[in-house]
Amino acid sequence: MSVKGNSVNIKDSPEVSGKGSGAYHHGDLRAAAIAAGMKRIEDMAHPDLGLRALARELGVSATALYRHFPNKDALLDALALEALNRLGISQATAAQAASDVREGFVDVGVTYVKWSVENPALVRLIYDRVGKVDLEADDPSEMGEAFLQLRKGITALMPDNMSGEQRTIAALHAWSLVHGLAMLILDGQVEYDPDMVRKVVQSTEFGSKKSG
Amino acid sequence: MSVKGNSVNIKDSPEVSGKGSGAYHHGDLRAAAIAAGMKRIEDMAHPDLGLRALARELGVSATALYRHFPNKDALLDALALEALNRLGISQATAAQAASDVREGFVDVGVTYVKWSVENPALVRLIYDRVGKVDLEADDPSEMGEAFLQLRKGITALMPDNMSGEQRTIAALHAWSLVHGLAMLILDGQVEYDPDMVRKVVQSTEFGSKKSG
DNA sequence: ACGCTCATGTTAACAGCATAAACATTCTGA
DNA sequence: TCAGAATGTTTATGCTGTTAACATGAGCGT
Repeated sequence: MSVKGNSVNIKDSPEVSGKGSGAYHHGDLRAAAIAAGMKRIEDMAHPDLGLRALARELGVSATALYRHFPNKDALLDALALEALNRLGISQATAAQAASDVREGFVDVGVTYVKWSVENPALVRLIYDRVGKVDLEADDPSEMGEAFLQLRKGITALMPDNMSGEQRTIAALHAWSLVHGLAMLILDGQVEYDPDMVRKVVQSTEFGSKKSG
Repeated sequence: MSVKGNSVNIKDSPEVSGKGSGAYHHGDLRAAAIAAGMKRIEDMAHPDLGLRALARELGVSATALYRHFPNKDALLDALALEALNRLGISQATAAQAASDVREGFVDVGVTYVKWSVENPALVRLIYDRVGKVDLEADDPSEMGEAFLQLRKGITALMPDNMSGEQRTIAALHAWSLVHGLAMLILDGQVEYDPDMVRKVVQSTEFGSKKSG
């Protein structure tokens, strides 16, 4: 029921559901802050959001955001969740479009790298923030849940002629590979070349034809 | 008059580049700053160095460091270089200790992950800083040079029964794999299990027995 | 329609940060 | 010995996140 769960969300505010345009003072500052924050971070290399600058852009005083987020970290968490959802959508789309399992894995991997390259600061934000979340908690946060979903998606892509430990290793291998490749590109160590990315992802045992 | 001569520590710092390392007021503030900075960053998860805090620890005024580094970034660069050298030593040691080529690759990969886990903030610092360096420059910085060395070491580990593009792909695969695995562990997504790390590294084609 | 209350936004203030300018001290070379 | 370079300090500026006190206005009960 909260705003946090959905992709760029302007509903669920006290007034939008009931009436037309009238609202409190601003309208829906929380959603506006997330939208503006995303836009701001999207074209950065490293996520670096200033509360004052963001508030200025929203036409609101510097401290107004504290009515909607307890502190800066909480705002960044909300942004990371939004980013994570977008990444998840991108991954799911790639998975659905693929014809067979092997191709599916390669496509999803390539998509992961591509999305990371196109949204460098969002990827960094995600992993920055998710590091401070307990994924094994009984009551996982929304972000923790979204992330576990992503992990499950990766494991599901592993061929089923493997089993047990083999499967675990393969999934970890796949995730590490694409994540590392993405990070190296983001950090400027490797030039982004889509063909090369595909070849590298295909060079896994489970990504090559001989294992299908 | 509290200049205690050269009793001011700073042993083996491989840095101390530049000057005549005499003892002015402090002794050798540059080397001391690097040593203290390293110690400070070493037991952090994310590198987050404050000039004022560092200066306080060194018993020196907040702005004294500006006599030795033009700004904070320059100090961080010096620390990243130091970290990079340590990583290089760790890698070279692992490479030398291995018996054959295939084992060498696995050992070096495992060592990369191990070192990263043991020095999380230093790894982050390295990749943060190296991203802002032009590796293709005609006059590469010390850091750029150290990093290129690391890259060369990785490629050299690839089996020679490959050639051309195959070799490039394999090297990129290997580097991405260990880097990604290290990052996922650092970000708390994957639990650090040395055995599992070794198995994952071995699960590359060039790390498994059938390719040797 | 009145007034109470709470959600929301504003202003002022504090501590911390990186950094710059002006000043003081101390080392070094001619 | 003495000038100037090297080093460190003081003071000040403008940024940051954050808190506390105050102001406004929407919605609800009467």
